[in-house]
Amino acid sequence: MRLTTRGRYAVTAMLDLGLHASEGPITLADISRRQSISLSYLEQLFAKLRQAGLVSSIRGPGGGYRLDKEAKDINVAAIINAVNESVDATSCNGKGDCQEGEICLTHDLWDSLSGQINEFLSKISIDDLMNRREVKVVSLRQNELEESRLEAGASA
Amino acid sequence: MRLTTRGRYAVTAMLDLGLHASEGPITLADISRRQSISLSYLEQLFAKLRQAGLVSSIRGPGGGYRLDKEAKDINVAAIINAVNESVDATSCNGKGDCQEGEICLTHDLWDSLSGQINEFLSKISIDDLMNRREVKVVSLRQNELEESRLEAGASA
DNA sequence: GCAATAACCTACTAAATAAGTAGGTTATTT
DNA sequence: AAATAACCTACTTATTTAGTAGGTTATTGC
Repeated sequence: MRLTTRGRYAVTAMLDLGLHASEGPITLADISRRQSISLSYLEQLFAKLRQAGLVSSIRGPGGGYRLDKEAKDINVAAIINAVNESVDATSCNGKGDCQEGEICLTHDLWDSLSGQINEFLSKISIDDLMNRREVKVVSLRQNELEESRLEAGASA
Repeated sequence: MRLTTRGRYAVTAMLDLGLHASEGPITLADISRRQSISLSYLEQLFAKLRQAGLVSSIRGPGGGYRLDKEAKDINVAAIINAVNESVDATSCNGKGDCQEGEICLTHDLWDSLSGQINEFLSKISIDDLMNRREVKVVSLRQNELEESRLEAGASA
């Protein structure tokens, strides 16, 4: 079962894109700073997000990334699937050959759990997250911290 | 997020115990054969299951393990917790210090996902699993295979 | 045209953790 | 006493994730 930092980073970065959509294309350097994610790692994740059609990119100065669909049409499950392969709790990737080519005793349990998780995550869109109170609070904190850091950097 | 072979093995082994409860104490060697899990690995898992009070053991010839509670009072979440630590999708183990000591943008999302998974798994007992049709079918297959193997071994 | 920017790409390294192995000791039964 | 099976500890291997390094290519503004 894969549900790890990779998927979490991807969702966080996509949410950051959504929250700053009004500022035009967002660079990965911005996201890296605000979300404390390594730039190089973000690049790898965004290669997959772009392949999946979730973001579009603009190269050169003033360039960056933006969501390629409306925030309400991008759900968390799709993001995780894009960077992870799948949210699957079975050991056989749903194939049913978990015990020496045959189905194992608990296959159906893990299969239904996978379905459960996917259903839960696919009902949550980036837009939903953007409108959550706790997300707004954290985002505000991040923006203020970033501004103060930029000022400190400019004066130095 | 930990939901891997370890937890799957543990649930499978516990279910095997439940299915063969009428035969008296079940040895790990039996479970190892029927479920294709390494004996030594099972021993490690059962040390934790015993600590968690989910199974009791009897040493010596004729000994083995049995469920320490009624099958309907043992749920899947408890088994996974016993061997894994926890089913937690946050990066901070629910502490909320995910980004440089502060809460990260998506903490609440992962926290609610963890709750969702735990709720789902805690509602499923070993007894529930024992009564599922697909489990019965697989168990029957495993028993028949084991018998034929034992006969082959005895005649050799 | 040139410099700066930022996406894009590939390969490698390090760290973590899971999975499995090995080699024992101790308790209990026959 | 021998066999059985739990119990225990340490080690090894494999896998995967996370992170790093070092580039190339496209676009913009001067």
